[in-house]
Amino acid sequence: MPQELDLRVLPRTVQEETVEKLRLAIVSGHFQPGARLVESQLCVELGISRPSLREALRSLAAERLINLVPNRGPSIPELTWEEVTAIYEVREMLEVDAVGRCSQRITKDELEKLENALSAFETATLNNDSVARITTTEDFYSIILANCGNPILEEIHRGLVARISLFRSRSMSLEGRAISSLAEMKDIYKAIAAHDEIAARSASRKHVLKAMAAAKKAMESAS
Amino acid sequence: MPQELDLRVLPRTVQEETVEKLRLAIVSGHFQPGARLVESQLCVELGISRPSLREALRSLAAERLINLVPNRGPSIPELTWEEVTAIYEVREMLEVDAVGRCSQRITKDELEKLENALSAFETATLNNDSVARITTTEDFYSIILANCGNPILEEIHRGLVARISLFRSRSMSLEGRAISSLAEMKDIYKAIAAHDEIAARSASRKHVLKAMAAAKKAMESAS
DNA sequence: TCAAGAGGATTGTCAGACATTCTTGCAATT
DNA sequence: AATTGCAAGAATGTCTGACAATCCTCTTGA
Repeated sequence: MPQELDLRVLPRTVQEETVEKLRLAIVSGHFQPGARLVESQLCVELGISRPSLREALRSLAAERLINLVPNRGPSIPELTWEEVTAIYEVREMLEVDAVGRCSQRITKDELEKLENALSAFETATLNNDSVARITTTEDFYSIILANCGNPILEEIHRGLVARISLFRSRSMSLEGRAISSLAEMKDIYKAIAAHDEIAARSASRKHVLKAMAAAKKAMESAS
Repeated sequence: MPQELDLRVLPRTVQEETVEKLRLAIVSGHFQPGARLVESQLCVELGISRPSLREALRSLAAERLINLVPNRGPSIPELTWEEVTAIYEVREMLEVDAVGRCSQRITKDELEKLENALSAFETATLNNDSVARITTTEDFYSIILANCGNPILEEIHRGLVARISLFRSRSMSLEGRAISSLAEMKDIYKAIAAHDEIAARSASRKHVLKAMAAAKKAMESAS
């Protein structure tokens, strides 16, 4: 059987676009934590009607990217350190497992992509390009998660990471964090390339724990 | 400071009620997998307007309890065995960890509740009460997850279990599955009561794996 | 100074409408 | 006979407009 090619041209609906735009705005920090989102205002800015906006808001609320309190409207969550810790703990569990699985099943092609993503992150780090640092990190992890062989794991991981994206970008701006992150990611890559599951899991765990520590530091210095 | 008492009477909005009603209908199997949900029809049945219904559907779609294909409307997902496997694998990871954590931090009070839930499940099993078997199992796990110390883990686990609820109830109806499930849950309870994390994790893993095997059996016999 | 109340702003919910898209059955063509 | 093309009907995507319920804020009065 030849490679199945999905030619379906999926229609882009207004809410889909809206959800994506808002999600991007949220995870990129365009809205401050605790900020109230006023429906009528957003409608104007996005150029859509209130029903469409409200549908989009429901989606985002289900993803926990916004809080939706009845009669008070949507707002950006203000995560406590306890919640952030809880998210990092689950992220650790999922990510370590994903890296381990990935090390056993990744193909040469995908491994090459992973190497490219790593190089791109290195470049971004050396150039001190804070935007590229985030996007390339995302790429690196996307490739790993896409090759872990479990789409559910991938989906949940993506959702969790989105919820703490602000802390991630803040902590990545910490002095020396990007450099040390790069070293950790190189370790992960090497272990995956060597198909060494034990080493891969170990490197991954170390990375997440350090990322959590950095996030804590960033959170404390911010408050 | 006295025990904080939250007297807030949280307003029940129409969508909240709708989401709950629909979610219950879905996980209880009131709609067949693959069934199309027609908006106008549901509006009449639920006695609500189309905008409200559509907002509720967005929430459910974000939870992956329904599929929402543009221009084709909402439908109940037809899970393949691959997807079910993927869900069970992640569930295993989360649940094993939750049981382990729970064994180290559960209080006497909560342990007693857990014992009661187990007894209730035993009664339901002996009485061959298929509805009670499901609800009491849910109770048993709710208590464990509520005491694992990580609300995110709890939340994600709940979401996953909801998605495979049909397979769970079907497999629970398999000859002998309830009895053997009861034995496994007793092992879990004993390990938790003894605060033996290793044993608790081991018993939990065994239980999930057996549940998955039973689900596979149920799925094959159904198709 | 503090409590009560009034007013405005915002959300929750509905009704109705229309364009677009999907489905389906029938006719026409090869 | 099988396939293509078309047309009618159904369902969804989206908007406008409206009104009641609720929340927030500021003023007023004690």
